[in-house]
Amino acid sequence: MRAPQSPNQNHLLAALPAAEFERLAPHLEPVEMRLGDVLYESGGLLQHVYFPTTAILSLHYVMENGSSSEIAGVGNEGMLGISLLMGGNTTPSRAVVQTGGQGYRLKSQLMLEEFKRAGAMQQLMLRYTQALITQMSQTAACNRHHSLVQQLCRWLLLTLDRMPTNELIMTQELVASMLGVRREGVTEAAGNLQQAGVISYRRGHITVLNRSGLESQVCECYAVVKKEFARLLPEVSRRQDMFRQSHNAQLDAVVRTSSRSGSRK
Amino acid sequence: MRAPQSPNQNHLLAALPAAEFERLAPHLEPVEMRLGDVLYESGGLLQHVYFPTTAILSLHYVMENGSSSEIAGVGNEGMLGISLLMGGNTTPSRAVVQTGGQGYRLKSQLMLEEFKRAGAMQQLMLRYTQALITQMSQTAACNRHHSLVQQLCRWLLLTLDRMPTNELIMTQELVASMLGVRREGVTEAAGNLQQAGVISYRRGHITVLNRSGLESQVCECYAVVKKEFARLLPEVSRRQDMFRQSHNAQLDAVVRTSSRSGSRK
DNA sequence: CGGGATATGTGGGGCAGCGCACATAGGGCT
DNA sequence: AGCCCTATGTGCGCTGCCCCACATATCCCG
Repeated sequence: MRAPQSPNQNHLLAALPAAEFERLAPHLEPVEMRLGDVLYESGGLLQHVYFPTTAILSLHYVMENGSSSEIAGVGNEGMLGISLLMGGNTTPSRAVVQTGGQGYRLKSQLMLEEFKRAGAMQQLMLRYTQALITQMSQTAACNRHHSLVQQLCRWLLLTLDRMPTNELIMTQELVASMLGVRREGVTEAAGNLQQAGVISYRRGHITVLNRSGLESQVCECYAVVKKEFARLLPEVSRRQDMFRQSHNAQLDAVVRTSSRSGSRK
Repeated sequence: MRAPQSPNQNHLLAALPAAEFERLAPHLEPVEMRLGDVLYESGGLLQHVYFPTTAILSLHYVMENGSSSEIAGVGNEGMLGISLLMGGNTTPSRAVVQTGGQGYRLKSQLMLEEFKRAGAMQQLMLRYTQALITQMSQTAACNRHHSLVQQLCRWLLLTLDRMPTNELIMTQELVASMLGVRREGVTEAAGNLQQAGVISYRRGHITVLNRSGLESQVCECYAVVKKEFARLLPEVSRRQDMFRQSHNAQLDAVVRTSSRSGSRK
């Protein structure tokens, strides 16, 4: 499972022109990130920026009363640490590892220097920032107007797009804290989806059986975020689609064989 | 009431070094913005960026089912059109005039050129972007976790900070569409605040009588947004504070005289 | 100075999600 | 193989906000 990784598994890095990429490559330091690791604490200094490859990160906002919500997610399509480039040396939000895996990191200083060259990297990062902003505003509106099930579907789809498998290692408790809802609410919503044959889960694992089932219940927010991302960062988006499709092909094969033995509980 | 305005009534412009400011000044075109005007339509091209002085603008997200929410507000402390600088030529959200008034606008092309000089303007704009992001994420979390009254207080305070008077020209219907809630909900929440002597209102006008009353009921989100803004843009924040204080002094005088005649309905 | 459009007040019924308090079951560990 | 920690299921009552329907008040305008 610990396949050798390469920086261009991060689609944002991969979208850089060769010159830029190679200038950076020697300084990209592979890191293993484990579920629950806190990469940035709210208000903390940003020592590195992170480019996930197989890991997925989550920007969280924790309120005074202890409840929290995910503000945005960062996977192989993005980078953690945008606020460094915006000129704050700290993030207002916390960044945690949502799905364990690998990635690369780069010293803040180097990233800043590269950004200030005002080349392709700057362009890319600004566009990525815009995409993040879209994701955040969509989340804000979605929190207000859409049901828990819809939001769960949105979250599952966004996560799935960043993963090589259809199985999330994730307790309902964790999902709840991402969405900023009660754990019991997730139990119920996930129960519905399982009944409908869309997902199946066991203690700490959630498997998506039927992607289109999610798509039929999700709110518009998923599509809006994806579409805006594709508009702003077409190269990155294309790479991610290819990544997903190649894996889906494999997974379909798996589903086809395993469904013979009746996967419906 | 139509006082002659000057570009440095916009605190973001005012925070520019003289050289930068003067390069831009000849191209700043004064504009009158009226309540309800739509400056950007979702997905539309950005022809200008806007620097409000007395007007207040609101970034809105409108969902498919017609319900909407405010994503962030822009007043004399900021600029409308950040997404231009981020490299999208369009905004995903709609921008409307929330409080009629004046401001300046600048052709997109000129703004982009200035931004690309990578001087003080770029610094300022990136920091402002970070402040906007904070505002948006806070809104997302606030939508999820805080009550309507708390959110109303937050919204009133943020708006008040951008205004020279304590009187908003604003129907409850409009406030509701900002907050993304029902009009009746606003009626009730505003009723509470009026009972408590914190605000008073009549048909289309809301007057804040007691700022600290709002502060005692508001959620943490207001303070977080203000504090982060002050950290990122101290000069701008200082100017805004001064602006508000000078007006508050005047307003206190008004309250003191008018309260003799018993302003409580 | 009187309509009439528009803003505000009020009430009832409903539902989604919360908080709490348990019961049950998985599965890693010794 | 058995134990125990932790994840999941379930059932309350409660609250905040929604949706709908209508009563009243305001003020703008002719």
